[in-house]
Amino acid sequence: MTFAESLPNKSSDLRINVLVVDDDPFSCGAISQMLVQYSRYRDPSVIEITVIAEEDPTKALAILKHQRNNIDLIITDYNMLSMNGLQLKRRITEEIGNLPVIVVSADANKEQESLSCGAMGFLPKPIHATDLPKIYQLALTYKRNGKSTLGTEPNHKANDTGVSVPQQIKMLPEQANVLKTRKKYSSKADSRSLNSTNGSCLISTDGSRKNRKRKPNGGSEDGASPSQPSKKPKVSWTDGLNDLFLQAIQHIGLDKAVPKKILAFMNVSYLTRENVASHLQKYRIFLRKVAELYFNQYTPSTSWYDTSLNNRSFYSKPGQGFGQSRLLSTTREPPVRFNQMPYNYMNRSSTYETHHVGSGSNLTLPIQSNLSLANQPSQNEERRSFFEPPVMANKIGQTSQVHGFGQLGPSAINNFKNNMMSSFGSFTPNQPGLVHFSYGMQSFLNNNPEPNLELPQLEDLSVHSDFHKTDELPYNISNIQFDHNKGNYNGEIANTFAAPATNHTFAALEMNPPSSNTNPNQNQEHDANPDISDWLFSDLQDLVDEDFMNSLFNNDMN
DNA sequence: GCTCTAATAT
DNA sequence: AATATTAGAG
Repeated sequence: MTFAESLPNKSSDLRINVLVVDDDPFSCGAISQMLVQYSRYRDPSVIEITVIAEEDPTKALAILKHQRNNIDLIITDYNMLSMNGLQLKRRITEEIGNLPVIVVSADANKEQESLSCGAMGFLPKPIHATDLPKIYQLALTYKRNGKSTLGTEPNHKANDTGVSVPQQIKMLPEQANVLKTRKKYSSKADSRSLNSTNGSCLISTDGSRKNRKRKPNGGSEDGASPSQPSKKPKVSWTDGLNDLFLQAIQHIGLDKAVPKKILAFMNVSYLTRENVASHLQKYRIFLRKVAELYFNQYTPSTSWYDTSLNNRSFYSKPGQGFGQSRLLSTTREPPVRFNQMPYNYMNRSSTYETHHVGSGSNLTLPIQSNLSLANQPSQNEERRSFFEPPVMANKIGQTSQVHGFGQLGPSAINNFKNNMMSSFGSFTPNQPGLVHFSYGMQSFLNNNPEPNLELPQLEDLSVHSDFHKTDELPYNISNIQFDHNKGNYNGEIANTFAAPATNHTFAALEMNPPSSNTNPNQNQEHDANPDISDWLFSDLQDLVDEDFMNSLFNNDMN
């Protein structure tokens, strides 16, 4: 059976109605067509998009007045004669209520204005196909959360994260993404054990969590409570919910993503922090499995540096997407600490006003909240690593993983040697001759006797040119604009990974044909559901380089 | 008292 | 297996 058939009850949730407003008939039709076609190449039982094309903004308002509850998203052009898109947006807000509006314009400079006026998103013309999943996704997200929560200003409350979130609304259980119970898995002899344990072996820290008691689970209050079942339904992490979760992580940054922030970003009324925490735990386990798989895949080597690498725990070996960060203590005074790249260049996406969404999409959103720290972490600040359990911490040569620059794979070894190993030159006395810092850091340091994470000149970063030669780097930084006068960024970094070959985002699963498995190394038989098995963890072995990072965000965690 | 997270229960 | 809950620690 196909995936769609396995989710028969979802179709009603996956129906959105979009109103397209553009007084240019051609453009109006084009956008509408794209949306319609997008829904067609999906399985129609999973996705259904209805598009209303309206060239007259005034008439669009009239439509909205009558169809308010049926419209999930409005896409409006900016430049229109009778009223521009933002005026339309304002009138919608005043006369109808808060509905999600995406502003489209050929003038990319309208982006800031649009977002600051409360548009939910901005898209430069022409719209690209890669934007469509995100459009759909946004509409669905807001539909799920309830249109009345869409308030831009008034309904917001601030919590202690400084995050502005819409007021939660009540959702019916049917609306909520929950399951009552799960009898599916009732049986099976419990195959206990098989995992865990290793953590406790690695470090003593006795007593910590070893012999502790806990209350029996679930009993909750008032015992049987026969009158009030009042069982909290389990959250079902559907693909849509999971994708939102992944978006949050992508937005916040892997290393800074904690349940509370994720929850704030997701803004799903029925989710609790605990729900997110639980899911996050699962996600981290997934990441480790992926990492382990890859590290195990690329370990053969006898050269000195690889030997050195192999002597490390695999958690601290360089890996695609999670580069090494190391506190260096040299003879310099004060000690020079740096990572391969200044933090200013890393994780920029979470600090910008606008936010590029997803892979390959031009859709930008107003940053939902100040989720990121105002300041980049100080260089000697230990950052959270998903791959490195806390027990591996080592104060002498502290390693931590930084999202973005490490590599794996054959070419990665060379890259590591050429770029990163030199960073350790003054650090690894066994190795003569490696005294300069990579990535132009030496130059940077020379110009900044007291490096305090000032933004270095871009041309001083040799990595800049390396980027163009390096296919493996997960980030596309080609559109970094640097204002040399101000010493500051002028544009925004594209927090983009290469567009994935297949779109794994959101609930609308592609109906992948059962790919004939030609890989002789994979001997496991295909499982009964090829549509899903295409995404399974085992297939990650086939991923290469840049796909790796995508896999972290786009593949499921099974 | 709140948050995060590993461990453990369901 | 997937999610919830709890304990420990900060």
